[in-house]
Amino acid sequence: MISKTCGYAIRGMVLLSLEQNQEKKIGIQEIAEELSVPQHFMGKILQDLAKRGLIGSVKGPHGGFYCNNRTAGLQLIDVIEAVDGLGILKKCFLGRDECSASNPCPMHDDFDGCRTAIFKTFASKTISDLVASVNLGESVLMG
Amino acid sequence: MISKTCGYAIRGMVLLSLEQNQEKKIGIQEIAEELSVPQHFMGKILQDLAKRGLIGSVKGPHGGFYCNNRTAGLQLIDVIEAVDGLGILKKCFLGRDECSASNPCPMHDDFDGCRTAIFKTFASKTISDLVASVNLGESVLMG
DNA sequence: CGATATAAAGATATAAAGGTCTTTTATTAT
DNA sequence: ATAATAAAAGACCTTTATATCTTTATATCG
Repeated sequence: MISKTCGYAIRGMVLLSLEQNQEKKIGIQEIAEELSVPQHFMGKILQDLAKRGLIGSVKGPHGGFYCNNRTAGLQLIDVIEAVDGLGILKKCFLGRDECSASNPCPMHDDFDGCRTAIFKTFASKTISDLVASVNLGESVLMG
Repeated sequence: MISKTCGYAIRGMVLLSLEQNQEKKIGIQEIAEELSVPQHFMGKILQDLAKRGLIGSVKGPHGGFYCNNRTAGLQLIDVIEAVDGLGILKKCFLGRDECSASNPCPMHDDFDGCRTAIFKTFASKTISDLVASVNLGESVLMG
């Protein structure tokens, strides 16, 4: 559905938002331990998110990653677009190169229902929605 | 969403059903050309489907692949299960190892809506439904 | 039987995803 | 300045998906 990379990215951003109070920054080592994900791999992912401006980062002592003013308000679809691209919502279900309403595969129309459900779900949820769920104890990030 | 392999499998089965009249069998070369897919890769896929009994095959002169009595009635979810497994419907959206109603990730409940839409779509469509669509000229398999 | 056609099987190749390790660069504190 | 710290960058490694090529087994036909 979405790549492992993208799942890590979302979980990382939620963790940053959770622990965020004012100017607190979190190092990649702590993040990786909290989420039980591979440290260096996670590092690359967060570095990429920082380069794209979805989170912030500073080097050096007391540095780390942090939420910037965009982070909490991001829709999941924004994160997915940044990490995986929007292929899930565009590629032909049967893998044909060119599939469109004027040249459809036999699943084209029916699969649109799934696409819509997926898009709605990913567009209606923001990072801060996930943070709220974790804060209420309704769900967890690690494990 | 589904693997390329699985898309090839479905398109191959629909093609077999389309060209099927009585005892006609189709060779892998013809199938690969019709669908513009890699011949030897497609061969392995169809061999696997044959081994699992979703289609039939015979070796030797005038041999090839053909629909057996199960093929036309198969739901897409059956083919997906055989080729990719049911991971799409079961794996945690955020990639956690263990995710369940009693230990959910923050997307667990919301993503269920997508899962349901996907399952309904794949369970309500059979190979013969796709064949009918192509036969009516509503859609195409190759390209 | 022997030749031939075709799926089946196996070995190998290539690309992408996922993951690890090392070196460099920027920042902070002393 | 210098040392320490942590992200950034880059060079690998591993696994899985995708794809190709070769050989083997089996069925058909003359």
